[in-house]
Amino acid sequence: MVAREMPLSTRTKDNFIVDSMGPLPAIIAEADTGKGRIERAALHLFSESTIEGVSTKRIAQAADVSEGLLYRHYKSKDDLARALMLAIHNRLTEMILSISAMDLSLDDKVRRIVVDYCHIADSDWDLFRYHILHLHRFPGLSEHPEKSPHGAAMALLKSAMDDGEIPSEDPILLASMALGVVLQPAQTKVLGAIEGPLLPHAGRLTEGVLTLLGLEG
Amino acid sequence: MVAREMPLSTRTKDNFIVDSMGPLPAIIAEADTGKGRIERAALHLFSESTIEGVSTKRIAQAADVSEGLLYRHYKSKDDLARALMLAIHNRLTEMILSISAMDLSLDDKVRRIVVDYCHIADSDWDLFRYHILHLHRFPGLSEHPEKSPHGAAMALLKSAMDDGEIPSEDPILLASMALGVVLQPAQTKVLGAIEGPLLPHAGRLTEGVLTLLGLEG
DNA sequence: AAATAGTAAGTGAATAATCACTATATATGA
DNA sequence: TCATATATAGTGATTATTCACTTACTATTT
Repeated sequence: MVAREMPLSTRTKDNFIVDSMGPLPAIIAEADTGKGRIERAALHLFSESTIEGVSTKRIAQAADVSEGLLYRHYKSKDDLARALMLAIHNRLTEMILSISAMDLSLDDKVRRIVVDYCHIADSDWDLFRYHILHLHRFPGLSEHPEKSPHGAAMALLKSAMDDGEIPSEDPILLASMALGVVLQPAQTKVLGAIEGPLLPHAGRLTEGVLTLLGLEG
Repeated sequence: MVAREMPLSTRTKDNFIVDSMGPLPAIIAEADTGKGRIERAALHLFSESTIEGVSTKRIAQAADVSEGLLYRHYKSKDDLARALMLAIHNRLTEMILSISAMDLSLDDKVRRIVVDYCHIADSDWDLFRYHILHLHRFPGLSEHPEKSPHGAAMALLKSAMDDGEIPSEDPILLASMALGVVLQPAQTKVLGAIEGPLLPHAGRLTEGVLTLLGLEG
């Protein structure tokens, strides 16, 4: 049940990944094409360093392809970095949006969102780490706040406030705090103080979020 | 009362900064020396981009000094980046440690720590943003976990568990969640979804942390 | 089936620009 | 006059990107 570094193989013939929220387009190409190898190598190197700190030469060497091939598939290094960020950014956003749309109580939605967050992180740690460490490099993605994990979480809490499920207050701040309960442990794992997958901690994290929202004793 | 971009002027003649936890060494030199201008410029550029993404030439131009001067005061660009990181890292750590050592109840300690966190962030946003965005670039700092904000927060909660003030559980995870309640709103401010200083939100953030710790409601 | 044409994937060398860093000179104040 | 602060003007190495070219597959036409 513990999902380790999973290849992008939970994948239908139409190149979709299946999560608990249903199939989502997988932007990252199949592992054994040149494109996929470049994306995997770039993701790994970017996530353990910096976009500017990784040269196209190193990416090509790690992917065992020529440097020029990168430019067959992407118009620039930054374009590659942006595509990778969009992949995980949209995936997390749509996960929250689709669970928000389900016919569930708020605390059941929170439970599923936290578990899926942990599951996505564990099943592709490089991709997830890349998101939490380098999202700020792409200010463009924050120009559409509704299409971000934070925006989706905020919308969920706002509608819960409108329905009287939780007290009304600043939904941006509340969503930030709630997300922080989950994301800071992920950060702590990045820094090495938490080891192993996040999923075993999903129960405690859920409890923390629910407590924060006033949905638990 | 709202502390905006404060110059490093809350400073004694011995180059100390005074916070609510007492004087702390200010690693950043006085603003109008070449060294101080370099540090300020580097901090600003690093915090809005990346260490590798900012050239020594740009730093020198922004600081309006020559490029070579950087190497009179620091042996490398990375050395400069590391010194800046150490400044804020140690400052936050010692803030938590010194409040932890006070003769206060746990919830009063939490209150002061949250307020000081916000105050430090507001009074030197570039420095604080640099810390939350780029700490992971310096894995060496996580090799002494006890001398980190996270380690200090963990120690505080652990001793509260030993004293029976809060229930016993994994202190690393609990400290991460509690820190997340404060740091994720700061991240949200980095991304532009929260505007203005953090201090006005300190009350709600404190409430969130206390709720999470089971000290309220 | 054979020939042709078109395209996508892939190479590795060349480019000009930029990089971090250094060697040396000049100025200034104690 | 000594030490410190600063500037000038470089160094070779590395950078992202482009280039002409090859290989391999896939249609289309004969």
